[in-house]
Amino acid sequence: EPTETNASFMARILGPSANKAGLQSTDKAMITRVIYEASKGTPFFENERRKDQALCGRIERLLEKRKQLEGRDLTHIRKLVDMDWRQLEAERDLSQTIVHVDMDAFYAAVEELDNPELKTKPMAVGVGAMDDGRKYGIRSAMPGYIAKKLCPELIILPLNGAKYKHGARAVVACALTCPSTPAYLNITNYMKETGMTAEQVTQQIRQEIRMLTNAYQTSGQSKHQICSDINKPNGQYMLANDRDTIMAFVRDMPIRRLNGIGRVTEQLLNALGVHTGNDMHEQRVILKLLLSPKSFEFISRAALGLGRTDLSIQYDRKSISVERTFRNMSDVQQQMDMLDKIATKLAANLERKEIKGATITLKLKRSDFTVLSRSRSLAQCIFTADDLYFYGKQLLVEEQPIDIRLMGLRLSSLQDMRSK
DNA sequence: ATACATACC
DNA sequence: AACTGGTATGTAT
Repeated sequence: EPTETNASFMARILGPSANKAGLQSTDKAMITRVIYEASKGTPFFENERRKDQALCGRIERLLEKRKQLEGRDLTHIRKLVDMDWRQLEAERDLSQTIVHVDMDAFYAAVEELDNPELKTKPMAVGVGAMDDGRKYGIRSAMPGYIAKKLCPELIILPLNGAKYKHGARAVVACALTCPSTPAYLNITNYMKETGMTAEQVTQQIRQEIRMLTNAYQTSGQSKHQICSDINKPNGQYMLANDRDTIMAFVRDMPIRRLNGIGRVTEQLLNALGVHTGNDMHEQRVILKLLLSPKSFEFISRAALGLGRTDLSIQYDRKSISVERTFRNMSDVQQQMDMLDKIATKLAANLERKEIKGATITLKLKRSDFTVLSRSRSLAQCIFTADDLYFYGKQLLVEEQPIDIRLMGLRLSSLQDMRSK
């Protein structure tokens, strides 16, 4: 039986399955036990415990800092924040209509196109799981061997990147360059040109996607990119371009739903009594004092329901990398061979993308799951497998002896292959 | 600027 | 017996 008393640690190990709505409590208990028994005592498990302890320490220090502020007059801070927020409010842009397209279990849907028989069977692709599997307690990113314990008849298919890329191209040439990432489409001009409503445009997108791939998909409309996950699956949700509607929407929104708030930040904010958008509002003064400027700006924008409305800004790639996980490896020669493989793969990717870079980073994960990285900035850009191997080797030699389960090579400070 | 770690999707 | 590849941010030097 699970004997852990630390709630945040259990949440970390179990994921959201344990609290999944629609599951019987006996099922939940069973799922909890299976996952716990399968994880207990593994190096991964112990590393998660370390990470959780670090988080608990951070939370303690945060609460201590808050205690120091008790009884202080913070009126001036409040005025500062309110001024700040009035400024943000003034920049609110309600003129754009944006559709958020998210294809749930996209890989699985593509596989079902190839093999319709799979539709009636529990099936997962790679280590991820599709919706149907979730009633067994299987969740995204759960390792296959645990998923199999929860559902022995589960069919796990290997990932086929090229296939999904092709599927995504077929879906919407307009925006889905990466099949696993949701797409944001600014349809403001399209609506003007066609005279269609946002609902009609979205309906059209959904129909085209269904025709081309039969993929399961979810779509919401939002100026503010926080409507996803509502009405899943096959749902469509319209958030009106109206301040009151948006503020009401944000008010009760659990912070974890915000793109950018993950497990750790959720725990940190929860410890400060912040669970919803409204809590952000109420705790704004203390958050201003406890969080970094960047974090507070993020919170501010979220609390006011402000999202990106200019989707035309395009980003340049900042880095490119290759990493591989393997069985624990301590032999130096074996490690050098692995480095060679990875350098060759990275060089091939660099050639394809026609880029080179001046900063090389070696990433290692020890057999106890702790991660380290070592980097070096060079006077000149490199791109050949030989050079990547040469500088990677220098970094790797420095760490000997070391027992590792993952190695990665990353190149940053990138430049176009043609330049200089 | 650079190095390293962490969080997130 | 717990992935990969990318971005952003915080902190120290």
